[in-house]
Order: sequence, then C-alpha cells, then structure tokens
Amino acid sequence: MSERKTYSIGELARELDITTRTIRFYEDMGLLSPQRRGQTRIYSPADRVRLKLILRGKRLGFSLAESRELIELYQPDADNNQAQLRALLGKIQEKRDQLARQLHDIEVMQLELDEAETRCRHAMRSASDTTTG
Amino acid sequence: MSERKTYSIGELARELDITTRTIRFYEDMGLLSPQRRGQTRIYSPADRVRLKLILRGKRLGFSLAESRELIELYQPDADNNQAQLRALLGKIQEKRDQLARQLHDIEVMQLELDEAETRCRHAMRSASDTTTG
DNA sequence: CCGCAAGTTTACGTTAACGTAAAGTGCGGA
DNA sequence: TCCGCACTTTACGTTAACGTAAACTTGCGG
Repeated sequence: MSERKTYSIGELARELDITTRTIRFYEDMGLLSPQRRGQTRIYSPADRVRLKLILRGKRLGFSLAESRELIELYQPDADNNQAQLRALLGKIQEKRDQLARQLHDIEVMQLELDEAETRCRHAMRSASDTTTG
Repeated sequence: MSERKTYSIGELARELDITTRTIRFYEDMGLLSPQRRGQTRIYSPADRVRLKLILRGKRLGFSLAESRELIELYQPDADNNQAQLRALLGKIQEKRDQLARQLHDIEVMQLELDEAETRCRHAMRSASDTTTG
C-alpha cells in the first residue's frame, strides 16, 4: 500500500515550529489546500513538503507570492500545452538567476565577514598590547 | 589628496535604483548618518558602501535591524574592550552560520529546480508525442 | 526677478505576514 | 453528563518598510 500517513494542523505546527494561524494563513493565500474531514483539515505528506518549501523560501527572503510561484513550478500537469510549458521553463530559469544572484551576495558577505573578523582580531591584539605592554 | 568624492541623495537614489524616501528612512532607522551642508545631506563613499551593504542584505531577506547589526560588525573601534571584541566575534560567527544555512537552502532549491525542469521537459515531450504521433 | 528642479520636514496611508481575542464545534475520558 | 482539549471561523490589531501628499526652502539659468 502507499504511505497513507496524514497530519493534523497541530502536528505540523509543532514539527515545523510555526503556529496553526500561520498554516491557515498560507491556505487563505492559496499556498495550501488540505483535505477536510468535516471541518477539520487533514494534511498529506505532499502538503508537508509544500510547507517546508514555503519555509525554506522564507529563510531566503521570498514573499509568499514568490513561494506560490515556486510551488506552481512543480505542477507540469498533463493539461499544460507547449506554450505553457515553455513559459514554465522561463520562470524556472528566472528563479535560477535569482538564486545565482543570492549565491553571489552570500559569497561577498562571507568575504566581508572575513575582513571584519580580521579587523576584530587585530583590534584585540592592539588592545592587549596597550594593556599588557 | 584622499578621495573627496561625495554624493547627493538624488545621485545615490538613481545609481542604486531606490527612492530618496528610502534613503531618508534608513537614516531614521539609524543605518546612515550623512554629513550636512545646511539642511542638505552629503553622502561619503563610506555611506555609499553602507547603502550597498543594506541592499545586499535586503536581497538575502535581512531586516533593516539585521543589516544594522551587520554594519556594526565593521566598527571595531579602539574603544572596544576585550569583552566587547569577543562579543563581536561571536556575532560574526552567528552571521556566518546564518549564511551557511542560506547557502544550503539555495543548494536544495537548485536541486529542486533541476527536478522541476526535468519534469517540465518530459511533459513537453509527452505532449508532442500525443500531438504528432 | 521668476520659475523650476532638487532638496527638506511632517504626517498620514498602505501592504505583507502574521498575532490575538472571541465565540463556537466535536469528541474521548472520569 | 460534563470537562477539557484540539479544532474551527471571524475579525480586529500590529509591525516593518516604505509610498504619497503637502508645504516649505534654496540654488541657478534665462
């Protein structure tokens, strides 16, 4: 049998360290659409994956709208025609470019932190020189 | 002579593709404190560097408060004592860890985009199969 | 001298991403 | 049967990061 594991909203909230309010908000924004048993939301493993994708996006400064776009990139349904698929490829490339820019920004920042650390250590030595010398 | 180049608020806004309102807002938040000639703000090359640092932070999803912290890491003044300098080193390490996490997130996302592209291209081929076969 | 462009301050408005509170539903256990 | 807990909806509140508008000054070319 396939993995029929499901999650309650509380379980996911605890595991991912967010509030249930946040999860419901993402649903309102169209990022999730879990099944229901009566009123109660039932989340699938796929829903959980989506949530993790959203949170990863947040750590990279993505807006929820951007994360929604990202999620849509993973749905090349059979009813997509060639033009739509080409558009999808274009959007994928855009995201790639954005990530490349961020990668570059991170590298620059790391170099700057190297300099900051060097200056800091130098200042520590200078200070100890004047206090012990 | 040292480089005495300065900038007006409008110059910086155009070059960095932001509004003057934004620059003044950053000043209100304590991220900049340019010199004045009368009422008018005069920006130094160092101010310009700070601005670029802030914008790089924004591209990585940093808040202005975080960018301010980052800026402070570059000021190991002579009046910092050993304890303060050690604290600075700690904060530098924190930022390093954060960047490492982001780096990891980017790598994961790139792999996911690879998969998305693969699925997309596969869907294109399937579609062309059914339309031309 | 006049007007305009670029600067200034003050202040209210807006959007995203939730927080928080109120009020109700459903259900397993003492 | 009633308690408590987890879930639900509705709705107003909040913070960050600016946008936008109004009203003012200042330097400069015609």
